[in-house]
Amino acid sequence: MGVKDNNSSGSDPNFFDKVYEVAKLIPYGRVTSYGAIAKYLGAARSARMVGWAMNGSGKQEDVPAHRVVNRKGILTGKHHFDGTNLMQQLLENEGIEVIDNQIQDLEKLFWDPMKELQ
DNA sequence: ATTCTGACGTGGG
DNA sequence: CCCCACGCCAGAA
Repeated sequence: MGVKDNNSSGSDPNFFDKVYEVAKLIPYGRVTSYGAIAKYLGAARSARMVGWAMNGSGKQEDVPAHRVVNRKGILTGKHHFDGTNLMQQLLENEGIEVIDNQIQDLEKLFWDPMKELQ
């Protein structure tokens, strides 16, 4: 439909927007993983794209990117924050214990959008 | 166009 | 748990 289908050239803005929405829904003191968000969006194979989307989260102050970690619970993206340990401090400020860039009791703090948002 | 890297995930050993 | 390899998509050189 339409004179020109603008579906080529991926980078669907909707995908980024969705990532931000889900991230905003992450409760206080809880964390989730990129893959969980990606799967919830139907792009389980593009877990990396979720991280790339968070790259623009700097524009969205309502997006707690510090609550998003990899499946191991490691703060892989801490280097992208302003400070070196800003991400860790933000998490600790929420009552999350972080040791050596890794979240403790991850299974207890993990927040799965698939299960919580259903 | 090709190559490499990256805020990932899964599987095998 | 760790290490290694592959798949995945997007962007930079």
